[in-house]
Amino acid sequence: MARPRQALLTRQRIVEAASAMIDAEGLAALSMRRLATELGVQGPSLYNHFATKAEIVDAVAESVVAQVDVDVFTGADWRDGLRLWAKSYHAVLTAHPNIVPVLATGPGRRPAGLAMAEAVYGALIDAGWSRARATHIGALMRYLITGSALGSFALGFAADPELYARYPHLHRAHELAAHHDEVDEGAFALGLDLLITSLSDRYDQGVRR
Amino acid sequence: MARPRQALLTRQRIVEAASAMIDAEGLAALSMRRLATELGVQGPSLYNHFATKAEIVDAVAESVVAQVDVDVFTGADWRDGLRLWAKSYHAVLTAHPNIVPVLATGPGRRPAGLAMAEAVYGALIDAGWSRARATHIGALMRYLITGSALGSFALGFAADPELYARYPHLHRAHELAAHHDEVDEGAFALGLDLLITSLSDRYDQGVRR
DNA sequence: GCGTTAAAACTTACGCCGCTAGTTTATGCC
DNA sequence: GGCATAAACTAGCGGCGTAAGTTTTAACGC
Repeated sequence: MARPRQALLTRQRIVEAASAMIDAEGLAALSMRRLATELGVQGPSLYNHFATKAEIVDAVAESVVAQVDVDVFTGADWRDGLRLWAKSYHAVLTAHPNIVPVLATGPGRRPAGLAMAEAVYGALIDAGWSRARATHIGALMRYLITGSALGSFALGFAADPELYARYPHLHRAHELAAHHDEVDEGAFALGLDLLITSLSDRYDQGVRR
Repeated sequence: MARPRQALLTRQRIVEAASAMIDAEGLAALSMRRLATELGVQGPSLYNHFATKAEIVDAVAESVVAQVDVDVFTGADWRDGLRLWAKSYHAVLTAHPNIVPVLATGPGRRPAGLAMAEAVYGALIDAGWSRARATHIGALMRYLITGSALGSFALGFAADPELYARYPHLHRAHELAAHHDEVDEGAFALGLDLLITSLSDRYDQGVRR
Protein backbone atom coordinates (compact mmCIF):
# COMPACT_ATOMS: atom_id res chain seq x y z
CA MET A 1 0.00 0.00 0.00
CA ALA A 2 1.18 3.50 -0.77
CA ARG A 3 -0.62 6.70 0.11
CA PRO A 4 -4.33 5.93 0.64
CA ARG A 5 -7.23 8.09 -0.56
CA GLN A 6 -8.19 8.77 3.04
CA ALA A 7 -5.33 9.05 5.54
CA LEU A 8 -5.33 6.09 7.91
CA LEU A 9 -3.67 8.01 10.71
CA THR A 10 -4.17 11.36 12.39
CA ARG A 11 -2.33 12.76 15.36
CA GLN A 12 -5.52 12.50 17.36
CA ARG A 13 -6.12 8.84 16.50
CA ILE A 14 -2.53 8.03 17.42
CA VAL A 15 -2.73 9.83 20.75
CA GLU A 16 -6.02 8.16 21.63
CA ALA A 17 -4.70 4.70 20.86
CA ALA A 18 -1.46 5.35 22.74
CA SER A 19 -3.38 6.67 25.72
CA ALA A 20 -5.59 3.59 25.79
CA MET A 21 -2.56 1.31 25.53
CA ILE A 22 -0.76 3.10 28.37
CA ASP A 23 -3.87 2.99 30.52
CA ALA A 24 -4.43 -0.69 29.88
CA GLU A 25 -0.92 -2.09 29.95
CA GLY A 26 1.43 0.58 31.26
CA LEU A 27 4.05 2.86 29.78
CA ALA A 28 6.54 0.06 29.19
CA ALA A 29 4.06 -1.88 27.07
CA LEU A 30 3.76 0.92 24.53
CA SER A 31 5.91 0.29 21.49
CA MET A 32 5.78 1.92 18.10
CA ARG A 33 5.18 -1.39 16.35
CA ARG A 34 2.42 -2.48 18.71
CA LEU A 35 0.77 0.93 18.52
CA ALA A 36 0.95 0.85 14.73
CA THR A 37 -0.51 -2.64 14.60
CA GLU A 38 -3.39 -1.49 16.80
CA LEU A 39 -4.02 1.26 14.23
CA GLY A 40 -3.84 -1.13 11.27
CA VAL A 41 -0.57 0.20 9.95
CA GLN A 42 3.15 -0.63 9.83
CA GLY A 43 5.45 0.74 12.52
CA PRO A 44 7.39 3.44 10.73
CA SER A 45 4.23 5.05 9.35
CA LEU A 46 3.80 6.72 12.72
CA TYR A 47 6.85 8.84 11.97
CA ASN A 48 4.88 10.69 9.31
CA HIS A 49 2.90 12.23 12.18
CA PHE A 50 5.28 12.36 15.15
CA ALA A 51 9.04 12.76 15.07
CA THR A 52 9.75 10.46 18.01
CA LYS A 53 8.05 8.14 20.46
CA ALA A 54 8.70 10.69 23.20
CA GLU A 55 6.56 13.19 21.29
CA ILE A 56 3.67 10.76 21.29
CA VAL A 57 3.99 10.09 25.01
CA ASP A 58 4.19 13.82 25.60
CA ALA A 59 1.03 14.37 23.59
CA VAL A 60 -0.70 11.74 25.72
CA ALA A 61 0.44 13.57 28.86
CA GLU A 62 -0.84 16.84 27.45
CA SER A 63 -4.22 15.32 26.63
CA VAL A 64 -4.53 13.99 30.17
CA VAL A 65 -3.62 17.28 31.86
CA ALA A 66 -6.06 19.08 29.57
CA GLN A 67 -8.90 17.12 31.17
CA VAL A 68 -8.37 18.86 34.51
CA ASP A 69 -11.01 21.45 35.24
CA VAL A 70 -9.37 24.85 35.78
CA ASP A 71 -12.57 26.87 35.46
CA VAL A 72 -13.34 26.20 39.11
CA PHE A 73 -11.34 29.24 40.15
CA THR A 74 -13.42 31.83 38.35
CA GLY A 75 -15.55 33.67 40.85
CA ALA A 76 -14.83 31.27 43.69
CA ASP A 77 -13.13 31.77 47.03
CA TRP A 78 -9.52 30.61 46.72
CA ARG A 79 -10.15 27.79 49.22
CA ASP A 80 -13.08 26.41 47.26
CA GLY A 81 -11.22 26.81 43.99
CA LEU A 82 -8.19 24.99 45.31
CA ARG A 83 -10.28 22.17 46.70
CA LEU A 84 -12.30 21.66 43.53
CA TRP A 85 -9.25 21.88 41.30
CA ALA A 86 -7.35 19.38 43.43
CA LYS A 87 -10.24 16.94 43.31
CA SER A 88 -10.53 17.27 39.55
CA TYR A 89 -6.78 16.83 39.07
CA HIS A 90 -6.76 13.86 41.42
CA ALA A 91 -9.67 12.22 39.63
CA VAL A 92 -7.99 12.62 36.25
CA LEU A 93 -4.70 11.16 37.44
CA THR A 94 -6.43 8.31 39.24
CA ALA A 95 -8.06 7.44 35.93
CA HIS A 96 -4.66 7.45 34.16
CA PRO A 97 -2.06 6.46 36.77
CA ASN A 98 0.43 5.01 34.30
CA ILE A 99 1.21 8.35 32.73
CA VAL A 100 1.95 10.07 36.05
CA PRO A 101 5.74 9.62 35.95
CA VAL A 102 5.75 11.47 32.63
CA LEU A 103 3.78 14.37 34.08
CA ALA A 104 6.51 14.90 36.63
CA THR A 105 8.90 16.13 33.95
CA GLY A 106 8.29 19.68 32.93
CA PRO A 107 4.88 20.79 34.26
CA GLY A 108 5.64 24.20 32.81
CA ARG A 109 6.56 22.99 29.36
CA ARG A 110 3.22 21.65 28.14
CA PRO A 111 0.46 24.09 27.17
CA ALA A 112 -2.13 22.50 29.45
CA GLY A 113 0.34 22.60 32.31
CA LEU A 114 0.96 26.28 31.77
CA ALA A 115 -2.75 27.02 31.60
CA MET A 116 -3.21 25.15 34.87
CA ALA A 117 -0.31 26.97 36.55
CA GLU A 118 -1.75 30.28 35.39
CA ALA A 119 -5.15 29.48 36.89
CA VAL A 120 -3.87 28.18 40.22
CA TYR A 121 -1.17 30.78 40.73
CA GLY A 122 -3.44 33.58 39.57
CA ALA A 123 -6.17 32.59 42.03
CA LEU A 124 -3.69 32.58 44.91
CA ILE A 125 -2.16 35.91 43.94
CA ASP A 126 -5.59 37.48 43.51
CA ALA A 127 -6.51 36.22 46.97
CA GLY A 128 -3.58 38.13 48.42
CA TRP A 129 -0.92 35.49 48.93
CA SER A 130 2.65 36.64 48.31
CA ARG A 131 4.29 35.51 45.10
CA ALA A 132 6.70 33.23 46.94
CA ARG A 133 3.95 31.63 49.02
CA ALA A 134 1.62 31.23 46.06
CA THR A 135 4.40 29.34 44.30
CA HIS A 136 4.97 27.15 47.33
CA ILE A 137 1.28 26.38 47.67
CA GLY A 138 1.00 25.48 44.00
CA ALA A 139 4.01 23.20 44.16
CA LEU A 140 2.79 21.65 47.37
CA MET A 141 -0.63 20.79 45.97
CA ARG A 142 1.08 19.26 43.02
CA TYR A 143 3.22 17.14 45.33
CA LEU A 144 0.17 15.78 47.11
CA ILE A 145 -1.75 15.10 43.92
CA THR A 146 1.01 13.44 41.89
CA GLY A 147 2.34 11.63 44.94
CA SER A 148 -1.03 10.06 45.63
CA ALA A 149 -1.50 9.13 41.97
CA LEU A 150 1.95 7.64 41.50
CA GLY A 151 0.90 4.32 42.88
CA SER A 152 -1.61 2.90 45.30
CA PHE A 153 -0.26 2.84 48.83
CA ALA A 154 -2.63 0.11 49.95
CA LEU A 155 -2.02 -2.14 46.94
CA GLY A 156 1.67 -1.95 47.68
CA PHE A 157 1.20 -4.45 50.48
CA ALA A 158 1.01 -8.13 49.61
CA ALA A 159 -2.07 -10.06 50.67
CA ASP A 160 -0.03 -12.89 52.18
CA PRO A 161 -0.19 -12.64 56.02
CA GLU A 162 3.03 -14.66 56.40
CA LEU A 163 5.12 -11.76 55.17
CA TYR A 164 4.26 -9.58 58.16
CA ALA A 165 5.19 -12.05 60.90
CA ARG A 166 8.35 -10.17 61.84
CA TYR A 167 6.57 -6.80 62.11
CA PRO A 168 4.38 -6.64 65.22
CA HIS A 169 2.37 -3.59 64.17
CA LEU A 170 1.76 -4.80 60.63
CA HIS A 171 -0.05 -8.00 61.49
CA ARG A 172 -3.12 -6.79 59.65
CA ALA A 173 -1.32 -5.22 56.70
CA HIS A 174 -2.47 -8.08 54.46
CA GLU A 175 -5.99 -6.64 54.70
CA LEU A 176 -4.94 -3.36 53.11
CA ALA A 177 -5.23 -4.51 49.53
CA ALA A 178 -8.88 -5.45 50.03
CA HIS A 179 -9.73 -1.91 51.20
CA HIS A 180 -7.37 0.01 48.96
CA ASP A 181 -10.09 2.37 47.76
CA GLU A 182 -10.92 3.60 51.25
CA VAL A 183 -7.26 3.79 52.28
CA ASP A 184 -5.97 5.66 49.24
CA GLU A 185 -8.93 8.01 48.91
CA GLY A 186 -9.09 8.56 52.65
CA ALA A 187 -5.44 9.53 52.81
CA PHE A 188 -5.80 11.96 49.92
CA ALA A 189 -8.96 13.49 51.36
CA LEU A 190 -7.27 13.88 54.74
CA GLY A 191 -4.26 15.54 53.18
CA LEU A 192 -6.34 17.95 51.15
CA ASP A 193 -8.44 18.84 54.17
CA LEU A 194 -5.46 19.34 56.46
CA LEU A 195 -3.60 21.49 53.97
CA ILE A 196 -6.48 23.73 53.06
CA THR A 197 -7.81 24.23 56.56
CA SER A 198 -4.38 25.09 57.94
CA LEU A 199 -3.66 27.41 55.02
CA SER A 200 -7.03 28.98 55.63
CA ASP A 201 -6.18 29.51 59.31
CA ARG A 202 -2.97 31.27 58.43
CA TYR A 203 -4.76 33.35 55.84
CA ASP A 204 -7.43 34.44 58.26
CA GLN A 205 -4.73 35.41 60.76
CA GLY A 206 -3.22 37.67 58.13
CA VAL A 207 -0.16 35.49 57.51
CA ARG A 208 0.00 35.52 53.73
CA ARG A 209 3.68 35.10 52.98
CA MET B 1 38.00 -16.05 30.24
CA ALA B 2 36.18 -18.68 32.22
CA ARG B 3 35.63 -18.69 35.94
CA PRO B 4 38.23 -16.42 37.57
CA ARG B 5 40.15 -17.23 40.79
CA GLN B 6 38.47 -14.28 42.45
CA ALA B 7 34.90 -13.53 41.41
CA LEU B 8 34.72 -10.30 39.42
CA LEU B 9 31.15 -9.57 40.42
CA THR B 10 29.20 -9.53 43.65
CA ARG B 11 25.59 -8.52 44.17
CA GLN B 12 26.81 -5.53 46.12
CA ARG B 13 29.18 -4.31 43.42
CA ILE B 14 26.45 -4.68 40.82
CA VAL B 15 23.93 -2.75 42.90
CA GLU B 16 26.41 0.02 43.61
CA ALA B 17 27.32 0.43 39.96
CA ALA B 18 23.67 0.33 38.90
CA SER B 19 22.75 2.90 41.53
CA ALA B 20 25.50 5.23 40.38
CA MET B 21 24.44 4.83 36.77
CA ILE B 22 20.79 5.56 37.58
CA ASP B 23 21.76 8.59 39.64
CA ALA B 24 24.01 9.95 36.93
CA GLU B 25 22.05 9.20 33.78
CA GLY B 26 18.55 8.11 34.74
CA LEU B 27 16.64 4.87 34.79
CA ALA B 28 16.35 4.63 31.03
CA ALA B 29 20.12 4.81 30.58
CA LEU B 30 20.67 1.64 32.60
CA SER B 31 21.17 -1.37 30.35
CA MET B 32 22.60 -4.76 31.21
CA ARG B 33 25.39 -4.44 28.65
CA ARG B 34 26.39 -0.94 29.74
CA LEU B 35 26.30 -1.93 33.38
CA ALA B 36 28.41 -5.00 32.65
CA THR B 37 30.94 -2.96 30.68
CA GLU B 38 31.21 -0.57 33.61
CA LEU B 39 32.05 -3.59 35.78
CA GLY B 40 34.59 -4.97 33.30
CA VAL B 41 32.51 -7.93 32.24
CA GLN B 42 30.26 -9.16 29.43
CA GLY B 43 26.53 -8.53 29.60
CA PRO B 44 25.09 -11.95 30.37
CA SER B 45 27.51 -12.50 33.27
CA LEU B 46 25.20 -10.39 35.39
CA TYR B 47 22.65 -13.17 35.20
CA ASN B 48 24.86 -15.31 37.42
CA HIS B 49 23.96 -12.93 40.24
CA PHE B 50 20.51 -11.58 39.41
CA ALA B 51 17.73 -13.35 37.53
CA THR B 52 16.45 -10.26 35.72
CA LYS B 53 17.16 -6.59 35.23
CA ALA B 54 14.08 -5.80 37.32
CA GLU B 55 15.70 -7.58 40.27
CA ILE B 56 18.73 -5.31 40.00
CA VAL B 57 16.60 -2.18 39.88
CA ASP B 58 14.62 -3.48 42.81
CA ALA B 59 17.80 -4.04 44.79
CA VAL B 60 18.84 -0.46 44.03
CA ALA B 61 15.47 0.75 45.31
CA GLU B 62 15.88 -1.32 48.45
CA SER B 63 19.34 0.07 49.08
CA VAL B 64 18.03 3.61 48.75
CA VAL B 65 15.08 3.11 51.09
CA ALA B 66 17.41 1.45 53.61
CA GLN B 67 19.25 4.75 53.95
CA VAL B 68 16.21 6.41 55.54
CA ASP B 69 16.60 6.88 59.28
CA VAL B 70 13.77 5.10 61.11
CA ASP B 71 15.38 5.22 64.54
CA VAL B 72 14.06 8.75 65.02
CA PHE B 73 10.82 7.38 66.43
CA THR B 74 12.28 5.62 69.45
CA GLY B 75 11.60 7.64 72.54
CA ALA B 76 10.38 10.68 70.61
CA ASP B 77 7.03 12.40 70.55
CA TRP B 78 5.13 11.24 67.46
CA ARG B 79 5.24 14.76 65.99
CA ASP B 80 9.01 15.02 66.29
CA GLY B 81 9.46 11.48 65.03
CA LEU B 82 7.28 12.13 62.01
CA ARG B 83 9.07 15.37 61.22
CA LEU B 84 12.56 13.90 61.48
CA TRP B 85 11.64 10.79 59.52
CA ALA B 86 10.05 12.85 56.77
CA LYS B 87 13.14 15.03 56.49
CA SER B 88 15.42 12.01 56.34
CA TYR B 89 13.24 10.31 53.72
CA HIS B 90 13.04 13.53 51.72
CA ALA B 91 16.81 14.02 51.82
CA VAL B 92 17.45 10.46 50.63
CA LEU B 93 15.02 10.75 47.73
CA THR B 94 16.32 14.17 46.75
CA ALA B 95 19.76 12.59 46.48
CA HIS B 96 18.39 9.80 44.23
CA PRO B 97 15.43 11.25 42.33
CA ASN B 98 15.72 8.96 39.32
CA ILE B 99 14.74 5.86 41.30
CA VAL B 100 11.59 7.44 42.75
CA PRO B 101 9.15 6.04 40.18
CA VAL B 102 10.35 2.55 41.12
CA LEU B 103 9.73 3.18 44.82
CA ALA B 104 6.10 3.87 44.04
CA THR B 105 5.48 0.22 43.19
CA GLY B 106 5.10 -1.95 46.22
CA PRO B 107 6.27 -0.02 49.30
CA GLY B 108 5.21 -3.04 51.34
CA ARG B 109 7.10 -5.58 49.29
CA ARG B 110 10.70 -4.59 49.98
CA PRO B 111 12.21 -5.36 53.42
CA ALA B 112 13.35 -1.78 54.01
CA GLY B 113 9.88 -0.55 53.07
CA LEU B 114 8.29 -2.89 55.57
CA ALA B 115 10.71 -1.86 58.31
CA MET B 116 9.85 1.76 57.59
CA ALA B 117 6.11 1.09 57.60
CA GLU B 118 6.45 -0.74 60.89
CA ALA B 119 8.29 2.18 62.49
CA VAL B 120 5.95 4.90 61.22
CA TYR B 121 2.69 3.04 61.78
CA GLY B 122 3.88 1.77 65.14
CA ALA B 123 4.74 5.26 66.36
CA LEU B 124 1.31 6.55 65.33
CA ILE B 125 -0.53 3.65 66.93
CA ASP B 126 1.48 3.98 70.12
CA ALA B 127 0.60 7.67 70.21
CA GLY B 128 -3.07 6.77 70.22
CA TRP B 129 -4.18 7.30 66.65
CA SER B 130 -6.79 4.87 65.37
CA ARG B 131 -5.60 2.13 63.00
CA ALA B 132 -7.45 3.69 60.08
CA ARG B 133 -6.09 7.18 60.74
CA ALA B 134 -2.56 5.94 61.33
CA THR B 135 -2.72 4.28 57.94
CA HIS B 136 -4.02 7.44 56.33
CA ILE B 137 -1.32 9.55 57.92
CA GLY B 138 1.41 7.16 56.82
CA ALA B 139 0.11 7.10 53.26
CA LEU B 140 -0.30 10.86 53.24
CA MET B 141 3.26 11.51 54.36
CA ARG B 142 4.42 9.17 51.67
CA TYR B 143 2.42 11.10 49.08
CA LEU B 144 4.06 14.37 50.07
CA ILE B 145 7.56 12.90 50.15
CA THR B 146 7.48 10.94 46.92
CA GLY B 147 5.48 13.64 45.18
CA SER B 148 8.07 16.26 46.00
CA ALA B 149 10.92 13.96 44.97
CA LEU B 150 9.36 12.87 41.69
CA GLY B 151 10.64 15.90 39.87
CA SER B 152 11.55 19.47 40.60
CA PHE B 153 8.57 21.77 40.30
CA ALA B 154 10.70 24.85 39.71
CA LEU B 155 12.94 23.22 37.11
CA GLY B 156 9.82 22.24 35.19
CA PHE B 157 9.54 25.79 33.91
CA ALA B 158 11.67 26.83 30.98
CA ALA B 159 13.99 29.80 31.41
CA ASP B 160 12.82 31.46 28.22
CA PRO B 161 10.59 34.47 29.09
CA GLU B 162 8.92 34.38 25.65
CA LEU B 163 6.99 31.26 26.55
CA TYR B 164 4.96 32.98 29.23
CA ALA B 165 3.73 35.91 27.16
CA ARG B 166 0.20 34.51 26.96
CA TYR B 167 -0.10 33.93 30.70
CA PRO B 168 -0.44 37.22 32.60
CA HIS B 169 0.35 35.80 36.04
CA LEU B 170 3.34 33.80 34.89
CA HIS B 171 5.39 36.69 33.55
CA ARG B 172 8.15 35.90 36.02
CA ALA B 173 7.99 32.11 35.75
CA HIS B 174 11.24 32.08 33.82
CA GLU B 175 13.01 33.03 37.05
CA LEU B 176 11.87 29.86 38.81
CA ALA B 177 14.66 27.66 37.51
CA ALA B 178 17.29 29.94 38.98
CA HIS B 179 15.76 29.62 42.46
CA HIS B 180 14.64 26.02 42.26
CA ASP B 181 16.29 25.10 45.55
CA GLU B 182 14.34 27.65 47.56
CA VAL B 183 11.10 26.89 45.72
CA ASP B 184 11.21 23.10 45.96
CA GLU B 185 12.54 22.98 49.51
CA GLY B 186 10.25 25.78 50.63
CA ALA B 187 7.20 23.98 49.28
CA PHE B 188 8.16 20.74 50.97
CA ALA B 189 8.91 22.47 54.27
CA LEU B 190 5.59 24.30 54.11
CA GLY B 191 3.73 21.08 53.42
CA LEU B 192 5.41 19.22 56.24
CA ASP B 193 4.74 22.07 58.64
CA LEU B 194 1.11 22.46 57.65
CA LEU B 195 0.39 18.74 57.88
CA ILE B 196 2.05 18.17 61.22
CA THR B 197 0.72 21.27 62.94
CA SER B 198 -2.82 20.59 61.81
CA LEU B 199 -2.58 16.94 62.79
CA SER B 200 -1.20 18.07 66.11
CA ASP B 201 -4.15 20.41 66.59
CA ARG B 202 -6.61 17.61 65.97
CA TYR B 203 -4.68 15.33 68.26
CA ASP B 204 -4.66 17.84 71.09
CA GLN B 205 -8.40 18.29 70.66
CA GLY B 206 -8.82 14.56 71.14
CA VAL B 207 -9.74 13.83 67.52
CA ARG B 208 -7.66 10.74 66.84
CA ARG B 209 -9.61 8.89 64.22
C1' DG C 1 44.62 -36.56 46.38
C1' DC C 2 40.96 -37.18 43.35
C1' DG C 3 36.50 -37.02 41.09
C1' DT C 4 32.35 -34.60 41.11
C1' DT C 5 29.56 -30.75 41.38
C1' DA C 6 28.59 -26.11 41.20
C1' DA C 7 29.94 -21.36 40.33
C1' DA C 8 31.17 -17.67 37.36
C1' DA C 9 32.88 -16.15 33.56
C1' DC C 10 32.40 -16.64 28.37
C1' DT C 11 30.16 -16.77 23.22
C1' DT C 12 26.29 -17.02 20.38
C1' DA C 13 21.81 -16.00 19.14
C1' DC C 14 16.65 -14.89 19.26
C1' DG C 15 13.05 -11.67 19.06
C1' DC C 16 11.79 -7.03 20.10
C1' DC C 17 12.89 -2.21 20.25
C1' DG C 18 13.36 3.01 18.26
C1' DC C 19 14.40 4.84 14.27
C1' DT C 20 16.55 5.92 9.34
C1' DA C 21 16.58 5.53 4.44
C1' DG C 22 14.66 4.94 0.33
C1' DT C 23 10.43 3.68 -2.46
C1' DT C 24 5.73 3.98 -4.12
C1' DT C 25 1.52 6.11 -5.03
C1' DA C 26 -2.29 9.39 -4.32
C1' DT C 27 -3.50 14.20 -3.48
C1' DG C 28 -3.84 19.01 -4.37
C1' DC C 29 -1.97 23.15 -6.36
C1' DC C 30 -0.15 25.96 -10.51
C1' DG D 1 -0.94 18.01 -17.16
C1' DG D 2 3.12 18.52 -14.43
C1' DC D 3 4.91 18.51 -9.93
C1' DA D 4 5.82 19.00 -5.08
C1' DT D 5 4.12 16.93 -1.02
C1' DA D 6 1.96 13.65 1.97
C1' DA D 7 1.39 9.16 3.73
C1' DA D 8 1.78 4.75 3.35
C1' DC D 9 5.28 0.94 2.42
C1' DT D 10 9.80 -2.34 2.85
C1' DA D 11 14.42 -3.15 4.39
C1' DG D 12 17.71 -2.75 7.72
C1' DC D 13 20.91 -0.83 11.62
C1' DG D 14 22.36 -0.97 16.23
C1' DG D 15 20.84 -1.80 20.86
C1' DC D 16 17.95 -4.13 24.15
C1' DG D 17 16.74 -8.22 27.71
C1' DT D 18 17.70 -12.70 28.13
C1' DA D 19 18.13 -17.90 26.97
C1' DA D 20 21.31 -21.61 25.86
C1' DG D 21 25.33 -23.84 25.92
C1' DT D 22 30.60 -23.85 26.82
C1' DT D 23 34.81 -23.48 29.51
C1' DT D 24 37.53 -23.08 33.39
C1' DT D 25 38.05 -22.87 38.19
C1' DA D 26 36.76 -23.47 43.12
C1' DA D 27 34.76 -26.23 46.73
C1' DC D 28 33.66 -30.44 48.74
C1' DG D 29 32.94 -35.47 49.85
C1' DC D 30 35.43 -39.97 49.71
